[in-house]
Amino acid sequence: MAATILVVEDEPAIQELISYNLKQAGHQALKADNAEQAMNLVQNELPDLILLDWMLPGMSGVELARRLRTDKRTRTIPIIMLTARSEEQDKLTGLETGADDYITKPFSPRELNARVKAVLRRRAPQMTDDVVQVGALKLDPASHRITGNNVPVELGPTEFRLLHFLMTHPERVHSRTQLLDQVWGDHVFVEERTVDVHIRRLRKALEPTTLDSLIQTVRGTGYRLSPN
Amino acid sequence: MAATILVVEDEPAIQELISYNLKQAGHQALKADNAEQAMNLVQNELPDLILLDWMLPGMSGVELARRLRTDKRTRTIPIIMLTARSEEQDKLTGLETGADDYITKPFSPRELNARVKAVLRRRAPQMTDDVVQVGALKLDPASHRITGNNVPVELGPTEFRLLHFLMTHPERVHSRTQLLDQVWGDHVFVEERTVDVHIRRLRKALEPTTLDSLIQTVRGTGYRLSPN
DNA sequence: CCGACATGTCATGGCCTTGTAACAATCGTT
DNA sequence: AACGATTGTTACAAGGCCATGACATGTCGG
Repeated sequence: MAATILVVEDEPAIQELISYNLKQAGHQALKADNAEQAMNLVQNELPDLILLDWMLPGMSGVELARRLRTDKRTRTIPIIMLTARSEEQDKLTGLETGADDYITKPFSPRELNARVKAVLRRRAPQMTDDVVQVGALKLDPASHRITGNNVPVELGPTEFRLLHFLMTHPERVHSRTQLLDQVWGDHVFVEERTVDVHIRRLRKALEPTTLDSLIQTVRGTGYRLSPN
Repeated sequence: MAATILVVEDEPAIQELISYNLKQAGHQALKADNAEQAMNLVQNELPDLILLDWMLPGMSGVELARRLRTDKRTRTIPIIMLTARSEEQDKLTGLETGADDYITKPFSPRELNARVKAVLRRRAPQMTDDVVQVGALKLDPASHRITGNNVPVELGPTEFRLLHFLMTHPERVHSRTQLLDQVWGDHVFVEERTVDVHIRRLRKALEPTTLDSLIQTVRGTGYRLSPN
């Protein structure tokens, strides 16, 4: 993992507890104790995940979540709601605002970490630091190392992200637009053909391992990574 | 999934929220915030599905739906109604105008995607990325792979779409005109006999699997795909 | 301030796909 | 059996899509 996580919680003790646990798990923790402060932090830091208390002084967590969902820049950020209540009705409302998951207080550090990891995996598998393996290709996000048939592979940043995305979504054709959205970011304006070039660079870097054949062109559609 | 979906909704926030979710699900989203704009877009783009707000400034969603149903070109387009009310009476009226489904606000992204997929599955199965199987022939839209009797089959883009359409509408004769509309697109001008040639190419590509016999000619009418 | 690296864009050339025409084969009807 | 209508099959030219190398610009560390 290497996710930046924003914790929005007005109770200092719980705030500390959560932040400490996140850091222990290898994340970077940002703190806010009200919605306004959270909004500013979100705009500046663009965290990878937000842990959001249901009850906040001033603007509630639900309202904050709703606002985050209306802004293009923040719309994609996964949200996990924290709540003391356990009523089914609240869970429904929380999910309706677009929350990705829900934790009821009190919760254990174990549960917190599990849910954080699960949400990151679901929303952005390429964000986690799980080692990915496809065929004889192995990619370790934590150490930022790639080996093919046990031979080390050197990649530039973009090719690394591209390969990471492809490896976390194998056996699936991705259009150039999808790749630009997922690997470059959906706010960037780049020519579609640029994808071709980076695919080319990626293949070239993989050639010494003979694993460049894993990256397949699907004419008229896009690219696919497959162990065959 | 690769459906073009028109979202008719006057509230910008909800508009954005819905569009974003559709894009995440792999669709292309068109936007309109009133009925007139929607009518124009529908005529030009012929979307595969329309999400229609019940309450609109000017012409209401119900009225728009009624008009779309009177025009031959737009009559077959599936419509999902969005409404804040939850009264049974409204649901009835909505369905009477020909809406295919109904979503009551507030709704979760999950519910939205589920209903969209359900309607597409019913009305335009070739738009979904569900794996299709007919006899010993299997087609997977996500990975863009085809196997017949477990033997991989290579197809060009047009033959792929043609086979996908036939497999999602088996046991049914399709005229050349219908195939041109569904596979090529209804604005394209192509000779009808071109269909024959592509059917031929499709059969040839299937020959190694002996599954070319699934594609049957119905003299004077068109072609049919059948497991017999 | 310089150099190495990274990145996006363009131009070129080749292969693949596609629509059409032409001709052969087949079917249904008389 | 013969004829016209319909469909099968092949060849081909045009166009589109993709791979590739070169190049200009940007970025970061020394």
